[in-house]
Amino acid sequence: MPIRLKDLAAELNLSVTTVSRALADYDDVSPRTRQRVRQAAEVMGYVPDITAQRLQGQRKNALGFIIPTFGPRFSDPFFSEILAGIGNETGRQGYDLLISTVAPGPQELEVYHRYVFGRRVDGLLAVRTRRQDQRLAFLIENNFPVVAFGRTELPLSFPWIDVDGAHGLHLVVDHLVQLGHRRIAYARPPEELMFDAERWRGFEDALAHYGVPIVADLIRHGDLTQASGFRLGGDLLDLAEPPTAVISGNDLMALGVMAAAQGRGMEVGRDLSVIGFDDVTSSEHAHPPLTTVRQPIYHIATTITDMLIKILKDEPLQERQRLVAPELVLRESTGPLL
Amino acid sequence: MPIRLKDLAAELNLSVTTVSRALADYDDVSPRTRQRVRQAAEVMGYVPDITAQRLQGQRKNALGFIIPTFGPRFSDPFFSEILAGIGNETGRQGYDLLISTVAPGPQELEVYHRYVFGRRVDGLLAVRTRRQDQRLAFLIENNFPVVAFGRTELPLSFPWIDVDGAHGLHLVVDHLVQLGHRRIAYARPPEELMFDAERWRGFEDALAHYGVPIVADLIRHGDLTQASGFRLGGDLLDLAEPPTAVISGNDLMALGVMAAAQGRGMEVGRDLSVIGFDDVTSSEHAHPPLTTVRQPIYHIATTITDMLIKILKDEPLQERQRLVAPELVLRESTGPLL
DNA sequence: CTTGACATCCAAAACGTTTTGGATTATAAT
DNA sequence: ATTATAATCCAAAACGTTTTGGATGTCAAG
Repeated sequence: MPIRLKDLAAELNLSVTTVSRALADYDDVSPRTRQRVRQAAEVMGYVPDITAQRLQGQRKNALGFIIPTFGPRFSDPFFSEILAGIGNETGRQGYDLLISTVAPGPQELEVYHRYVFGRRVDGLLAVRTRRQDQRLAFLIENNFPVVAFGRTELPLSFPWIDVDGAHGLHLVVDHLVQLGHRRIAYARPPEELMFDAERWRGFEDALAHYGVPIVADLIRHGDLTQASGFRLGGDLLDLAEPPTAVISGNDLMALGVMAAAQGRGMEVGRDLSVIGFDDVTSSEHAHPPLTTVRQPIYHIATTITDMLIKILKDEPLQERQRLVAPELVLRESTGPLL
Repeated sequence: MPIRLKDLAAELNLSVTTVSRALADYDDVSPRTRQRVRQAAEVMGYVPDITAQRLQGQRKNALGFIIPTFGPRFSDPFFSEILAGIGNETGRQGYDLLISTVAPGPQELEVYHRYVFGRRVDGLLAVRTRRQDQRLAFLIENNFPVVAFGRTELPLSFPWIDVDGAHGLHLVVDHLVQLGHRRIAYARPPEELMFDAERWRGFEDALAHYGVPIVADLIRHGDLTQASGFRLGGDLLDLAEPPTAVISGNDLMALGVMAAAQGRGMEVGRDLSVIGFDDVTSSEHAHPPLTTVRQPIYHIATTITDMLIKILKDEPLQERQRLVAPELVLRESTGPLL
C-alpha cells in the first residue's frame, strides 16, 4: 500500500492541509514544520498520487502524441528521432507523454476525439501534417492546444515549426544542375502530405530557373518506405531513358533507390546520383554515404514540445511560427555527370 | 466546458447514480431509462472524465513503456516495431500507453520509480533486458506487474517471451561453416544485454561443434548502431588477417559492416559474408539484401502487451514464459568462401 | 389484507489531492 | 490592558466518477 498524505499527517500529528502545503512550499507553514514534513515524506517514501492531483486541478501535466503508423511492420527513423525529442523534453519538464499509434484514416480522428474529450492530456503534438489536415481542423475547432511540425493548406491559425522544403529543393536542384544533371527524377512523398506541396513548388521553381524540363515520367509518388524507394528506383532505371539523378522524399526512399541501382550493377555517385532528405543517422554510414538535406528533426521535436508546454503555462512564445532553413549535406552518393 | 454526469442527470431529472449505472449497463435501471440516458449522452456528447474514473477505481487502464534511448539522435527500427506492436495492442484493448524515453543508467531507475509509486500505470513492459537488470529487480521487488521481451541472469521469476538466441547463432554458424567460412568475426551486442549472453553461448557451442577456433581478435562488442557496425567492420577488415565472414548483433550493425566493406572496394556476399539479426524492414531492400535471423518483433510486442493486460485482468495465461525459435532468412549478403 | 419478491431509483461515501476561508496563538504597537 | 498584525495551522469543500446500502413502489402469492 502506498503512503498517502493522510498517513503522513497522522504520523506527524498535523492536518492533511498542512502537510500538503508544506510539501508545496507555501509560506504559511513554519520552517520547522516544513522540515519535519519533508523528512517524514522522504523516509516514508511518499509519492503523490498523480491521478488525484489531476482530478483536483485542471492540469493533467501530460502531452499526447499520436503516431501515424503505416502497417504493422512500421519502422521509420524519422519517428524515432521525433519520439526521442518529444520524450526527452516532456520528461525534462516533468510532463507525461501519452502515445497512440494509429494508421491515418477515419479511425485516426476517433483517437483524437478520445484524447480531447476524454481529457487525457493538456495538449497534442502533430507531425507530418497534411494538405487537408482534418486532425488540425478538429483540434483547432475545439480549441485544443496543439503545436505542429509542419503546416497545412487549410486556413487555420496555429503554432508550428516547419522546414523550408521549397528552399531545400532549391539546394538540391542547384547541386545536381551544377554537377551537370538534366534528367532529374523525383521520388516524391505522398501527395497528401503538406511538405510534398512545398517541396514541389521549390522543385518546379528551381528547374524553371535553370531551364531544365520536367519530365512527367520521372516524377512519381512513393510512400516514404525503403521498399517504396526500391520499387520506384527500379521502375525509373528500367525506363528507356532513365534519369541520371534521383531526388528522394526522404532518406529511407533514397536508400531504397540506391539499392535498386546497385542491384542493377550501377555505382551510385558515378552512374547515378541519389539524394535524400532528412539526414537520418543511417545515411552517414550507408554505402556510399548519402548526400541529403538535413532537417534538425530532434531539435524541432524538442522545440515544439517546449512551445506547447509554454502555451499551456500561458507563457509567451518568442515565435508562434518558424520556418527553418535546411542544410545540404554533401556526401558521395552524388557526383558529376559522366 | 465538457458535459459531466451531473449535467446529464439534471437534464433527465435523474440522479447521477442512475445515469452512471445506465451507461454502465447495470440491470437495476429500466430499459426505458437506459434508452433515454443513452440518447441524451449521445446528443450532448458526453465523454467520461477518465481521471475521475481512475481515481475512483484502482484501475488506470494504462500501460507504461520506458524506452532506453541512447543519445539524442536515437534511431533504431527495432524500437519502432516494438512501439508499433505495443501501441496497436494497447489501443485495441482500450488501454492508454504512457511512454518515457531515458538513457540507461541511474536516472533510468528514477523514472521507473515515478511510474510505480506515482501510480500512473497498471503495469510496465520491458525490452532489451540486461544480465543484471535492475529495472526488473525493482519492479518485482515492488510487486509491480511487468512482462518482458527477454530474460535476465538475476534469480527472478516473471513472465516473458524471448527469442532463442543460442539457437539463432547455431543457425548462423551452420550456414557460414557450410559455406566454407572458418575465420568468423562476431560484432557482439553490448555485453550487459542478456541476449548477448545467450547468443554467445550458441556461438561458442556451434564453433566448438565444428572445431572452428574462436579468434579473440575477431570478437568485439558494438553498441547496435549502424555507426558502430561501420567502425567495427572497418577495424576487422583492416586486420592483418581479416575475417571472411562477420556476424552482427543486429541488422543495423550489419548494414554498417557492409558499408565499411564496400567502402574498401569489397563486394559483400562474395569477398565478405555479412549476417545480421532481427530482419528489420530495411534489410530486405539493402544492397545486397541482408542475410539475417528473423525475430518476430512486432508479434512479440503485441503478445507481451496482451499478456500484461491479461495479468492485470486476472485472466489466466496460456504460457507464462515462452522461448520462440528464430528463423534464418537467406539473402545475398552471404556466399561461399572463394 | 399482509407478506415477500422484484424492479427501479437514489443519497452518501469514497478515491487522494489542492484550495478556500477561516481559527488560533504569539508578538508588537498603542 | 487592549488592539492590530503576523505567523501558523486546519476543517471542509471541491474535482467527477463508481459503489454501497438502502428506499420506494408494484405486483403476485398467501
